[in-house]
Amino acid sequence: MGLFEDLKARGLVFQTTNDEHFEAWLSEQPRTLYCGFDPTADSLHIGSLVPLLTLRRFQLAGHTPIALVGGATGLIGDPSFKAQERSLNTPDVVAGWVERLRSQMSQFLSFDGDAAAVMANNLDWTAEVDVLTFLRDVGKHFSVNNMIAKESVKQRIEREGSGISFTEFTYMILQSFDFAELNKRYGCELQIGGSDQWGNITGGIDLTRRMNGAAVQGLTMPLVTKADGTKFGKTESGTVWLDARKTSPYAFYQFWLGTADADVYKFLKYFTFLSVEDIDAIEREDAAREGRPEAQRVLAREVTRLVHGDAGLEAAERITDAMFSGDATSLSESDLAQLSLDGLPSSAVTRDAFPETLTQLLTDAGMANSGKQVKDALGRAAVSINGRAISSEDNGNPAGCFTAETALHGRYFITRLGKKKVHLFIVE
RNA sequence: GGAGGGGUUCCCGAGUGGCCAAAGGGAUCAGACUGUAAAUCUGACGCGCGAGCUUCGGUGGUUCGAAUCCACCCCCCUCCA
Repeated sequence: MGLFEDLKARGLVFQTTNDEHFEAWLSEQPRTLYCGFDPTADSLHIGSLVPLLTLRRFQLAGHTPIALVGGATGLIGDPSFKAQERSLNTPDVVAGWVERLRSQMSQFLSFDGDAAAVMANNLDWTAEVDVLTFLRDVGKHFSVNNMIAKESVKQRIEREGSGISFTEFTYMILQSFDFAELNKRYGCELQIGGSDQWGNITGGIDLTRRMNGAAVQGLTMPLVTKADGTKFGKTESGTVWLDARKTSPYAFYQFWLGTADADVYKFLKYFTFLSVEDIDAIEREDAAREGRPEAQRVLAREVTRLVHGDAGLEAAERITDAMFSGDATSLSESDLAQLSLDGLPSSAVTRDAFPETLTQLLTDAGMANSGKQVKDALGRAAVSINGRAISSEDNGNPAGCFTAETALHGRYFITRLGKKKVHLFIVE
């Protein structure tokens, strides 16, 4: 199966330029393509995974990917489909984020061989351009009439109660300039991105034609949506990051494991390199079987391995197996120590330094956002320590809940709040 | 610079002197049912175990009492210049 055919089968093609001829154009010869990622935080999150993995798919098919980090565009802020103007981050902060993204992005691409990937930073070619040159050489190619008409800024232009600064409005020009520049420097002929990037991509195509006389192409991928309409990539504790320091491999694994049936096969196609046939086979088997599908586990395994490697996956699975199958209280001492190392949320507490209440203790440990939530859980018998149910009456007596007699191996306490939240207290 | 509209709890959005920690919806968390799914139902949802404490852009003021009234300031939007 050809690359484009595969992308389509995965549902990864939202729109392309040059509709009928795009596929032929792509298969004609190896192309150089790019996708940009702006540093808006110190890590990428799973939303960036689709374009990142798509770059990889192109590379596997023999095309040369350029991973662009937006050291310049990150200083401006992309207004595309954003309801509000965003506040600017300081240059040194953005520069720090650029470095973090760089290393994250590089793990998904190969920098050897015929189609060796390239890392680029658009600050390299925008930093020294002076305003007048930029306005004369680049700005002149843009029609404000056209820019205003773009769907991506429509709500900022038309919607009552919002507006757009000139700074953000200029973003499209900067990104367009990137495409023209990458075309010049690396012969880049294709830009890919999320469907929200269509306006910016077509802007770049037009600019490249005008500045370089080159015909370049664009392809967008659909935004990841969930069947229930809620936002993809968020959990109670916030964004799901690719950085293991921000989202542990265990939490990451759990996120994918919790995927709804209605989404899981789609996500397998988006986020894994399993073939479409294999994914369809999994779907058929799941449908034929009673009860719980396998797809979520496959998805969690595959994506966790992609992002956190075999070691990360193993750690995540060790915790998952220990906590969600069998009797966690029968774990050995070394198992428990390992789980803590693996990233099971845990904290050390000194016996004489217990807070006054359990609500306080569990909130401090990050098991809940407020004491109210703990209180609610206590009232519903949803809290347990080493398998023993804890009730509201125990709230004022944390020490009584963490006694030497009830400890595992003298100091371990597996504390659960609800079905999914587990925290290991190590009491000395 | 002028005229008008607006800034409410995570989000949307009611509320125009006490009955307001503030309607309703969404998101989120917990319970039941399940499969660590969805849908549904139930509860919670500013903080605090509690007494209570702190909120409605900011600062002052009027009042027994303010998210609601007044003054000034900050920010946003629309139109005009």
